[in-house]
Amino acid sequence: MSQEQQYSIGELSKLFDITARSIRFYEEQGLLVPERQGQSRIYHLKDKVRLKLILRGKRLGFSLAEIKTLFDLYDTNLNSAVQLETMLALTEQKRAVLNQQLSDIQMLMNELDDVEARCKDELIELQRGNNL
Amino acid sequence: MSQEQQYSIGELSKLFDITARSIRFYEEQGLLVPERQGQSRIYHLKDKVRLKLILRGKRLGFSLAEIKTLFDLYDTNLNSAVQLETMLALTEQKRAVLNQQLSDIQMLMNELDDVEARCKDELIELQRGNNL
DNA sequence: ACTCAGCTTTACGTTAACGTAAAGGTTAAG
DNA sequence: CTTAACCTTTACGTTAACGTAAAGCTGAGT
Repeated sequence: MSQEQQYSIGELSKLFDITARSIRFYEEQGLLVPERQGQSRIYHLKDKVRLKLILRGKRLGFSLAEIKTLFDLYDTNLNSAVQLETMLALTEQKRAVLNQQLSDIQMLMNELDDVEARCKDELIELQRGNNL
Repeated sequence: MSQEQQYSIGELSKLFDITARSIRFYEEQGLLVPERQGQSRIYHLKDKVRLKLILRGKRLGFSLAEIKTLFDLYDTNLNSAVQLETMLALTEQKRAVLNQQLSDIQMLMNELDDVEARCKDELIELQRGNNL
């Protein structure tokens, strides 16, 4: 019943539109630990999810090292108060970065609005000129 | 009256908490064109604004090359329809990236919420355990 | 038996964005 | 006059995140 979905490295690379080299590199860096069948790597759902998280992190400018520490913390059995506090501190820190990015994005969006408005105005101007 | 605020490279680097090397590098890449007084660089308000934009772009994962093309387009007298269309296409493209980031941030924020909640729960559990 | 597609490891190459000396000019303070 | 705190250019070094061969294994199809 629980047909566990499997993927080869080629399938995964097509799915996420990245190279197999990248996937292997992420593994080298300890971000992925796929199963092996013979010499070939086999990726399960959890690996796919991890990969998605990696790419999302990258799009937000996190380094692979940062992503790894997050994964490591997440994987750790958070049994000591110290670990828990560490985790909370880290999430707070990331949250700050994300909030900064939100603000940055707002600013840039506004500027894009301005630029676009000006462009459209000038296009109309040009249009007018052509019609005289 | 219009006391134009001026900055040395050292002042700017302290202001933005970056090294002078970085600022010179941005100039090498054509992102800044400060005035000179003798051999020293002098930065005016417009340079400061540009630098702020550069750093904002960087925080959002833009490469210096990308930032430069945006600057170049912005500086260009957008007089031909072609240039205007190009600009509009570029802003649309950047807007797409920013929207993707917004979505990414939302997702990550939610996960951070989850992680935090779990951490706090477990901390309470630990607390309980200690009191038995 | 052969080929071909897809997988493997090993290893050197590449690009962006600076870091880090080295060697020297300039100006204000003592 | 010299020391100190700046600034300058030139140039080689570094790190992250892959790219790109090279050389070989492996299973399916003909």
